[in-house]
Amino acid sequence: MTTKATLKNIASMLGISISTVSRALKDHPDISDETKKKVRELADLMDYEPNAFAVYLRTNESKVIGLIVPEISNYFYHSFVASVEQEARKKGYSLIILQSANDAAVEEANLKLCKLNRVAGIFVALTSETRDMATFDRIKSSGIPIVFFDKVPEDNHYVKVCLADREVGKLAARTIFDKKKKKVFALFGNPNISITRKRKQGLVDELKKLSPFIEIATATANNTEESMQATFDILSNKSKPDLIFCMSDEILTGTIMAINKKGLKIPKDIGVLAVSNGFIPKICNPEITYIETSGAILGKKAMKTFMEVLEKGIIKKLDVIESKLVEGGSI
Amino acid sequence: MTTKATLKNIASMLGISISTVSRALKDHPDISDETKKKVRELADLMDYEPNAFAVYLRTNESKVIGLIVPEISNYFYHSFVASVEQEARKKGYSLIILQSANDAAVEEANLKLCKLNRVAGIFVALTSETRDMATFDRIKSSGIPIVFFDKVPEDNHYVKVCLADREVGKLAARTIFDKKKKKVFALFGNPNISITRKRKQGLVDELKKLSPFIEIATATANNTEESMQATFDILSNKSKPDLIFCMSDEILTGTIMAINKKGLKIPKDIGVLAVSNGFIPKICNPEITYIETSGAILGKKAMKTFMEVLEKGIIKKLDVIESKLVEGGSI
DNA sequence: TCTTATATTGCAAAGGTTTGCGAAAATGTT
DNA sequence: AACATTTTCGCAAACCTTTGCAATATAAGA
Repeated sequence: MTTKATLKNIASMLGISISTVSRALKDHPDISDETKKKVRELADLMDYEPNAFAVYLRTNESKVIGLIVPEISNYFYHSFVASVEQEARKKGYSLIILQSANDAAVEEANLKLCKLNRVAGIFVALTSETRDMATFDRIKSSGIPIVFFDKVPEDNHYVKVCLADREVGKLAARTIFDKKKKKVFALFGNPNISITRKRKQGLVDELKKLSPFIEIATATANNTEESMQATFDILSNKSKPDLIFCMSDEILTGTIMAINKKGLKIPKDIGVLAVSNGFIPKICNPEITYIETSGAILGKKAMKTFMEVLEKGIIKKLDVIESKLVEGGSI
Repeated sequence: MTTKATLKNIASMLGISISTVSRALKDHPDISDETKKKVRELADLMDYEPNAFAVYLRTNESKVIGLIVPEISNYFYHSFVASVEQEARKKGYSLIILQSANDAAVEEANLKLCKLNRVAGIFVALTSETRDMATFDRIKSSGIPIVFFDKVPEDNHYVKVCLADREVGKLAARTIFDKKKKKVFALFGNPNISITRKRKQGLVDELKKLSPFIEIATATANNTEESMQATFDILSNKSKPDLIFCMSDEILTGTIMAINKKGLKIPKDIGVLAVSNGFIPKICNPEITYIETSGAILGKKAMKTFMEVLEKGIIKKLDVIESKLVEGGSI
């Protein structure tokens, strides 16, 4: 095995000191051009790359961001992750992606892992089970900035970026009103998380405000399976709704499966309106009308917020992004 | 700010040496129970956690595995990642997930990042653009084990785990034969990657062997968009095929969009057979018949192989997993 | 030539942990 | 009581880099 490419080895091979090599490689003005050239040539030859751990240890700051998400298969989170990754790369950060599997214990383990790895910061979308924010608080007070996104805690002494969830609900309500639907079945995700509450509230309140004649029934489902079951059940009733509202891709997927299973046709037999990132709606026939929520935009905003927190140390902040209606043929 | 929880601080607070503290915390037999107790109590109180970078620096081995994948939104890769993550966690490893965006340059950057972070090993599914294996070779020879999965290089001096791709093609052929289809349009992904070649070869050869009367036309598409276009074009012909074979979820998605756009009905107007992980097929109506390829199983195998390489230093190995037909109503 | 300023380089400590080896203390043996 | 063992612990080096400060060399000014 050849000599390892370290500052020390380069220094001894060149007969100069370690510090000179270190500075030469960072183009420090103290070092002469001649020396720099020598050093750089040998470093290139030896394929030198600084030992990240030694750098971290010395400087006490890593260039890694932890990202904890219930699951990345989710199309929304995926686009969020992709976007954050891209932005992070630009700033010289890399991402360590962790999945909490919607399990508070795993989430906690992941947090520990982040702390252990001394990440520069953490992005978190909360589990629907998360009750105890103590670990988050401990980490935050240990100096690691945390940016919550999408599924955020209610407390507003946290840094949060999220969708305008109430507005999403309202937009759905207005769409339903415009399309003259009379009997709505609205299917939501886990009721414990704030986005569920907000979207529901936005939808229900706005609908009430728009017309007293629109019936609305709501239900919750924790996953695709439950969503499919709930939809199936409601479609088995004598009096079917004329529109099903799905608050997320996960829910939508189950609903579509159930509608297919029932052999019903969209939009003739039943209308569908979803909140989605667009992937699932676009592979359906007809395409599903949906309210677009862009993970990519949210990711960009999250990274920006993170950099602000890091640089200026902003303590509390809430960022919200808007969303718009994309018409398919499902209503 | 309180004193940092380091070995040094614990030692000085207890009036003992750093090495004693270190050993006490690892339950080293040299240390008396009494001392261990004292140390552990204070360590708990101070919320001590070893500085991972210092440990890495000293031991020169990290507990992080790099995982490079064209994109995680892909359902197959996602289930692979989820599976690897689970297995890795059991062994005390954590994952750093990187996306190459199917771009060889990004892939290379990600490799560098892995090397920089001195990962314990790397799992890679190749980009369809990857030609030059030099960087992989350099990393490998620098002592970091690499396990290729799914999209693997042809050379067999690499460690690889993959699906039985030729068998997948054969199974598709037998299915087509059994279902008495006569005119097949087979749509494949990027022709540069080995799985494309193998699946295609398996399908075409076996079909030829089974019957000389089955017509088959093939085409390639690099993404969902291209797949949709290709399908759309073929369906615009006077003489349509009676079955479309899609080699992956990505391809399938485009095909379904095109069929929907054309207003055709599955299976009446056109049959569909896919190779998939099951997610997309199951949300279609009727469900698509597919040959199942399990990312989860592959992930498990990959992790196992990785551990073997790590522990026993196996140099070359090829692992293959079987797949089976899942009947929907699309043929 | 001597002083002063400037350009280069080196010294050494620090960051937190692990670990081989030697030292001290406690215990056991005759 | 003298010696041999065993138990328990500390010293110090090593992992690799960064950086404040001191040191040397070179050039400029008087």
